[in-house]
Amino acid sequence: MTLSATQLKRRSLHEELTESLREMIVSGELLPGRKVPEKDLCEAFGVSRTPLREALKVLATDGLVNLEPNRGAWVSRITVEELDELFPVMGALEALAGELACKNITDDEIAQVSALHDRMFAHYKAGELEPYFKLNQQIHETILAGARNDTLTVQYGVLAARVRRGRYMANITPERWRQAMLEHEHILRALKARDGARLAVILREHMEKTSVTLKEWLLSQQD
Amino acid sequence: MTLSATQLKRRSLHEELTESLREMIVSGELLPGRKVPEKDLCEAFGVSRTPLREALKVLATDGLVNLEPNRGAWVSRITVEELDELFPVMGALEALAGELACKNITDDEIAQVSALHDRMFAHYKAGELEPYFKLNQQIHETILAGARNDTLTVQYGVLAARVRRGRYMANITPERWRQAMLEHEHILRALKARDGARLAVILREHMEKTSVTLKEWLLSQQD
DNA sequence: ATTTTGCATTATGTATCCATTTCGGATAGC
DNA sequence: GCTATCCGAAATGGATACATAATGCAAAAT
Repeated sequence: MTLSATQLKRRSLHEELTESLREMIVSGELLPGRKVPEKDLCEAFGVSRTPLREALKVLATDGLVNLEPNRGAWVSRITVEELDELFPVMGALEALAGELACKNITDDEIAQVSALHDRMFAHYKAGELEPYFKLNQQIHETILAGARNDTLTVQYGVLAARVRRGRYMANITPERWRQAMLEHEHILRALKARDGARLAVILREHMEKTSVTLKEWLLSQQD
Repeated sequence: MTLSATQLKRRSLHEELTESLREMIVSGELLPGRKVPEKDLCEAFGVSRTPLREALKVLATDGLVNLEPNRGAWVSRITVEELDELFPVMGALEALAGELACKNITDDEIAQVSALHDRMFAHYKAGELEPYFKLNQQIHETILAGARNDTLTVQYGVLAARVRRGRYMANITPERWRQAMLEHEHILRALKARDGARLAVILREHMEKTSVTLKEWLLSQQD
């Protein structure tokens, strides 16, 4: 007799905690520089310190929190120097993703990207920043997925999480926004043509320009 | 009064354990597929389970061990599929490293690479594989360091550790060895000329060819 | 003989406990 | 008034204890 059972994946507490905390940091619920005492988090989640500390160790290796011996954990601060390091790496990874995606993505997925692009354009036209950013992210994620390389997706995701800490993306000048939208037109065109080399170059330049915008804003905030 | 004290970095136990275990896995002391029961490791290191488990969680996020809920930890196995994912990413990262290094590396460091290269060539001539590989690795590390991007260095290191599990590098055909040596001549030449774009291309192709060799050997081992 | 079931053993997941270190305020000294 | 020092409280690092799930083997059933 053959049984078909839904594979119930029992996840351990530290995994759930890692995910929850990561989400809290990326979403900005826990701001960079903030101390995260174990006791408070234990009470908030209703767990003991052991699994929580395991989660903190993992987040520290991902660069989302800093651990100082005997002093505890902080949500790691973002600096201009760090962005200067992160963006070139993310640019290289996304360029690779574009290249691989042009080889491996399905026509259906390209159509999905195209649809996301159109919706994003509509929000650009309407000046709706929040949904624009959400669709922007989905486009990049779909291209990543189209590359069919989980290692690449994971590595990129780790770096992207560090950049996204505290909702830094939620700013843009009208002129930069217009330019970014134009770059996305080129991205879509290269993807549809499955021109990997070209898509790689465009994505890398796009990343570089995003970096400049973000750093300017970060500097303006520090005063 | 000004005191000059050697910054004694008190490292927590889990950090030391993480490093030791990582070294044991990369060096091949713990072979892929092997189960690593907590109890055995605790006795081997003379520590309790708490810091050990923290170390295992970190190694799991680095992809060196697999954790199965309620079943424990294994040194993760290397597969052809995984190599197919890892090498393109490492290639992209090393290409970036070459590009950045041509901008940021000092003349002195280039001279160091050149010296390492000459010594490596001597070992190639003498047919001494082990020291050849060691110097090879040092050359790549020096270029990485010359890129002046710690994030890049760390990310690359994590992936490199996964590839190096179990001393897979310790094999090569005479023809491939000759070819690899030739590629290193080109690497050195591009670096000395500080031709970043060219060095990037060479390093990426070099990585791709290394990948092919490694996969062939891995396949031959699986029978 | 092969498969299944039950139980004892073992290992892992989580909670709790103790030792050390850090933090903060009060007091003493200048 | 300001700084330095000394406690006491609180937090962290690590060890231990307990609960639960997995494993292995032997006995029972087919």
